[in-house]
Amino acid sequence: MPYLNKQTPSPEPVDCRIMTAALDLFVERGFHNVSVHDVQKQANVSIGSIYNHFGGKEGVAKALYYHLLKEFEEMIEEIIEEDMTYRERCNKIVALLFEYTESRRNIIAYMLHAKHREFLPDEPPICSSTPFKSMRSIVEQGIEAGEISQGDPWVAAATIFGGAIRMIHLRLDGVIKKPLTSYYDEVLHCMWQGMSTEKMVSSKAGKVHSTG
Amino acid sequence: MPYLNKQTPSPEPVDCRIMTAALDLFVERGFHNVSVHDVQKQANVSIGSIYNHFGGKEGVAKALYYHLLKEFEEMIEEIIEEDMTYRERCNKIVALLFEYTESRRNIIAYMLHAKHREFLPDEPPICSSTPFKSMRSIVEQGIEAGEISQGDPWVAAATIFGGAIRMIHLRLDGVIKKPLTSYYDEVLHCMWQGMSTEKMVSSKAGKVHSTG
DNA sequence: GTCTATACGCTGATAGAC
DNA sequence: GTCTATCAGCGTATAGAC
Repeated sequence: MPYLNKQTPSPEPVDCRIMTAALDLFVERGFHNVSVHDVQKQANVSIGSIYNHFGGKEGVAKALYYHLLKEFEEMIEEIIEEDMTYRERCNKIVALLFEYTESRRNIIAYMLHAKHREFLPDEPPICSSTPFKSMRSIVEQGIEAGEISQGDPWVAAATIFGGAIRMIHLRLDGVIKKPLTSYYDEVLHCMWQGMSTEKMVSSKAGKVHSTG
Repeated sequence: MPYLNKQTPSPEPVDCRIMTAALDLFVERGFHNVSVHDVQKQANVSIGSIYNHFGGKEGVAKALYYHLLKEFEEMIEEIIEEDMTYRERCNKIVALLFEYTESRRNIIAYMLHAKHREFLPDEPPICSSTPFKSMRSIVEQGIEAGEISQGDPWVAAATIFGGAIRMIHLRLDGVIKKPLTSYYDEVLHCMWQGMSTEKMVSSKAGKVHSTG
């Protein structure tokens, strides 16, 4: 009997199994609706192991958070090191986020969607984490290089990535039914070109439409 | 002694006191980090009252959620009934959101920032609620009327409001230090004009290209 | 309707064998 | 390092007096 139990466990290391299980459960039910016992069961380990490796549920969440952030940051770094315009780098980041949202949904959901302040009170908010700083940095350099129109960096970054991030939220919430990748080209077009028709733009911020 | 206790309570009705207290606590600490006792204490009522009026903590959260959504929807309706272009309606909504973020922060934080699925599992996500549907509807009508450039309505709505919503999140997280209202004009400019410079694209701010 | 006191279940965490 | 058994505390919910 014990043999069966010894042989069924997956070959992955224990830490990895715990974090994978925790990721899935946290995303599906939310951190506070998951107990240590749930993680233990799903990961096929004992409670003791979880406390040994991570010191508790919060420790798992923390380790998982930083692990994913680091992976994300490394991918951003790769993009930065490539020989591209700043604008192309922004596009590449959006592509990356869209692809991950489809293929590894829970990773994106945990990083972007979760309210970490609720269970990791001491951690800075996700928007001030390294990868997001890097994204804003790309935008700032793009402005300096004249590739991106002049203006406040916060507004610029929010405008450029805001639409894409909004699409991701809608997709994660199940409101958008089609894969994000099918929207990629149009999202890029909109974020650089804006939403104005010639009709509206040519008459600027004044009263328009009255003449019809 | 009991007289002092009977006289200190505020003149507001009990339901209102409970919801106000709950709103502040939920936003500050997160739903799961607030107990019924916390709400009871802050609202100066007894636990019994909370269960009598709302049936429990989740009931308070639910009532509060729908109350705020309804208020928000009513303001959107007002904007819709005014005589404006669809584009101006979008601008007005952004102005409304920015002002509320500054003057009544917790309301916006609870509506936009909270993960309702975690504590209201049966409710549809915020993005599919009536006010958000109304916002998308305005965008769709703007496209039909030729005020907003042709394209997928989801992408259009995400592009138009995504930047503003992103700014709100950054502000709520304390990353942006200045009041959002000071960014209003620039955000509007960006969301309609896009972020491209002449260098990168053939179109230009203020005067549009004619290359088809 | 409002309140207090109490009961019960769950969850996080530990101790100690292997 | 891994596991099981167990504890202590908290938080929800109820019962019953006023």
